[in-house]
Amino acid sequence: MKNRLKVLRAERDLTQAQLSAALAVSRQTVNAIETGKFDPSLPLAFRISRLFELPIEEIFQDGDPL
Amino acid sequence: MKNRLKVLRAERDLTQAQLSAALAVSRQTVNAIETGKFDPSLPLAFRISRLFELPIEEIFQDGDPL
DNA sequence: TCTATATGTAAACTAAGCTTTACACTTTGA
DNA sequence: TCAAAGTGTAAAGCTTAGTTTACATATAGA
Repeated sequence: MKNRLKVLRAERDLTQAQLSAALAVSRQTVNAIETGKFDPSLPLAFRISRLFELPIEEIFQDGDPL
Repeated sequence: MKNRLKVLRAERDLTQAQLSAALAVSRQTVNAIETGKFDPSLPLAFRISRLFELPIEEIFQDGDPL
């Protein structure tokens, strides 16, 4: 699953540390999501969506064939 | 996190077994999500969203204060 | 009545999300 | 030049998502 987190964060001029604080997760979690190590949980995806004021579908793109 | 899965499934007259097959998960997973035992992963939420042709936000409602 | 279908739940397990601590590397600025 | 800030990554551990197997219960239909 791809995501636009890094770009959205850059647009708002936030560091990973600032974003992680705003999302109440560790910096490593933000980094791991940005670098594609894993996908956020659904609750975290909602928090990201609210923070950036964008629907989940505009932040995360599912390349799932199913 | 609340969801409208049970209602959406009923509207389409699907059994938990049929829905789980369509989503490629076990019936227990569908049941657990419907009964609020846990939230789906983001990839699974996308599959549910596509199957019901509804945005994730219209299926899952986040009651997260954060 | 007896059988099949649908649902709920439980235990034991694996896999994924997320944490803390820690370290390496690069870039920026005093 | 050297310290601070930003980023990437790794290990170990905990929590949550999802699995298989299995059983209990309810309802519908022949």
